[in-house]
Amino acid sequence: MSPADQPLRDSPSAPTRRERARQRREEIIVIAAELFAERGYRGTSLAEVAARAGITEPGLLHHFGNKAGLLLAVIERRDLDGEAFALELLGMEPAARLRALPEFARRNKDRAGLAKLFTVLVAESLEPDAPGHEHFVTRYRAMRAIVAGTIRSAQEAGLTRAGLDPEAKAAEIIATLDGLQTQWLLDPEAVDIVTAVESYARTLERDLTGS
Amino acid sequence: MSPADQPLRDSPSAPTRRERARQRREEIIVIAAELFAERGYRGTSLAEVAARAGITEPGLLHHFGNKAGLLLAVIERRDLDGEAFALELLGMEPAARLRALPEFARRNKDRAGLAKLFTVLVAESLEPDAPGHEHFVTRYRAMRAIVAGTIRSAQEAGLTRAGLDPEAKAAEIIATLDGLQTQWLLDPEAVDIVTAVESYARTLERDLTGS
DNA sequence: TTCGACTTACTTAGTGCTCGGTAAGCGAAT
DNA sequence: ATTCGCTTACCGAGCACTAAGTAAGTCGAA
Repeated sequence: MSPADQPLRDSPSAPTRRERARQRREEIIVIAAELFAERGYRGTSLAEVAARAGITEPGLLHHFGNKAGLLLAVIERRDLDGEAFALELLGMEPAARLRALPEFARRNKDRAGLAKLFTVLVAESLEPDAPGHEHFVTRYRAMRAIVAGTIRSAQEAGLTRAGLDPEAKAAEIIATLDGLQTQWLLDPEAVDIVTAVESYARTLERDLTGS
Repeated sequence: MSPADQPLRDSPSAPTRRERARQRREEIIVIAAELFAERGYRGTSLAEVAARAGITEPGLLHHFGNKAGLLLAVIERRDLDGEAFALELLGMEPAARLRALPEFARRNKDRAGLAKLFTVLVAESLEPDAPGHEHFVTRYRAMRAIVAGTIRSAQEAGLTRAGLDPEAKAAEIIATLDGLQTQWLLDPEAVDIVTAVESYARTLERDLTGS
């Protein structure tokens, strides 16, 4: 209605149609992620996503092709976050990475939805023919490789005892963090994720350095 | 057709109608558990369960009331298995319990379906109003209490270092075992659950005794 | 011991609703 | 003139669940 709403090319206040559509897509992904976290992929209908996003169902499908396409878009976006964190970690010295764990937990706590999304989607992707299966397999392998690499370099630097298998320990570390997160999501009153991860970080430090 | 098919009261070869129905119910629960493990609770339809069980959909509902009732029956039955294991563990001396972990993993490996069922259902029960939520909250609290109790008694017996918090360590142990199981279910080729749990049992022993 | 009332374990048929997805078209932007 | 970002209208299939009935089994009273 106001003049500012009129399209003015090359002005930051008047984004192109493409740009507006991209933003819309982004909004839809955020909304879908919330719903997938709450009710799972299978438990969420396109109609629900469409209603919350203020769009029609076919409007949704215009952007994502089909329901699995929407899931993959959600996963991809969540991955960007994860990647940013991984890069941040890799930018630190190996010794500092351990100390960053509780900070990671603290950050995750503020975004419980994202954590829940991850937990729910992994469980729904256990079967080999599930839409996200391959993605999560790849992702976990990459995570283990990164953590194992960190351990290996810490061993070479003499910061970590030589007697442990980096791959096995990597799986164990990721398992513990995932498992604590699940217990916290299920019963936040009984399990405080930050305290639990802090406690585990101490366990881990003793373990890695050999008491 | 044969005389043995005729109802003969008080004969083992001719179970009462009640008994036959109970067996039928049991069969249905096993079938439903398989499907829930593969496709999740939400991803499984009553029609699928009914078809595999060779019964009609309303026939199913006659036994379980509604879909959530079927889920609860499945969970309850799975619990009986878990309880048997817990009792077995509690029958051992605290020091022996640690050594039993890999055996537990080995046994679980043969029953991957049961493990998958558990992982999938927990994820689907994270939301407070999910049909199985309360059950799993209670169950995890009980598990933590049992493990914490074991640690505490081991501390009192001088087998375990005094400096650790039994509740926190219990959550951590359960988290690690759960997390390893999830990684194995997702990618059995990359993660061997038995080796991983054996390795963790050694980690844990060092941790508990204080190296 | 037999008979009739009741219960149990289902079935057939069908409910209203929701599901993911498609076809066709429209108006505005490019 | 064409493409883009949508909408309206619609589809068949599948969903959990219900109503009503049936045949067989169970059981108490005559």
